Amino acid sequence: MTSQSPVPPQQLEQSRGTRVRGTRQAEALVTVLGKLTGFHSAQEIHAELRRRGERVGLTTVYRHLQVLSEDQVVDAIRDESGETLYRRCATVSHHHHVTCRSCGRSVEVEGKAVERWAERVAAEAGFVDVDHTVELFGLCPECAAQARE
Amino acid sequence: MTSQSPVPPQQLEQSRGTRVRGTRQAEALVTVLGKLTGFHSAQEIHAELRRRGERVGLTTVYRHLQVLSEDQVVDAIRDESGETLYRRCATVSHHHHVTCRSCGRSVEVEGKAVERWAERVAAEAGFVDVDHTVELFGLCPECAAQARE
DNA sequence: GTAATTGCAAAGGATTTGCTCTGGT
DNA sequence: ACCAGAGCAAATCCTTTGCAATTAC
Repeated sequence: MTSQSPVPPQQLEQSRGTRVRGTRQAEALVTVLGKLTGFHSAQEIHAELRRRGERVGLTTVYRHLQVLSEDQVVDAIRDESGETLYRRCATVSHHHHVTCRSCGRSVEVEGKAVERWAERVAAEAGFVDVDHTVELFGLCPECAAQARE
Repeated sequence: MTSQSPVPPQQLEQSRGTRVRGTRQAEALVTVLGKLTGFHSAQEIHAELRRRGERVGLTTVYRHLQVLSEDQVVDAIRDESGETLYRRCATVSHHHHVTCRSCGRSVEVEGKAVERWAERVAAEAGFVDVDHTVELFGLCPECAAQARE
């Protein structure tokens, strides 16, 4: 496949001090991330790469995802079984997701209210340098309809 | 120390259909949980039991914590490294915590605002049967002070 | 006596690390 | 030639399971 990634590469690579040297593997990973929707585990992403004929090691996938998530290029959340799931970050600002318990589809949601809440209650408890984890899980419209049948 | 647990045992055991046969190990675990504050990993709890001279297997600790958390007798959260931390549930209603990144101490915080927020944004996305995970991590007053020295 | 509970040892599963090989510049 | 990046294999770490020995009732 010779087409360009639908997402301009620079948009994903231009963090400061680009840590990744443009290698075939890095590019393949970024491309796949750009095409996938929703959250996927490192192993799934690795499988997807191989499916596409890209020869990339699992270790490499892990290492890149780690860096990308530190650089805020991808979001990382943990599912209920403790696996880490990654997804290309659509927006730059901080946000959260509702993930479908049944099909895994996920949607970003506005989170200004939580940010403020987190700041406030943490401050009330005297805590500083606060960070938060917020994940919503539910049934998406489709799956809810199916379940109703 | 031979004193009674400061927390009346019935308060912890009276769920419906007590699933646990009164064994020495189960009682020791419940007692320790009653004395500990904040969240602790199964391994820490196990270590604490041994420190007190109680001979309880790690497997048993894991098995009990699993059941207790299903029965909502303890809260279970996952820290940033993926380990599961447990704590005796202080209140019955839904609530959240700020946990100190450094010393592990944790404080319950009021969460009505998030509950409402979660409901709202999930509904906007068309999701139903929504559940949420919210954890705050920061530095508690003491640890913050130490860090400042 | 009998079924539930223990706990050791081993298995599992995700992620990380050691270290050598490879490819880009 | 040099160095970052790749990747295999082995190591970690938490947690769960298999199964025989033990214990509560």
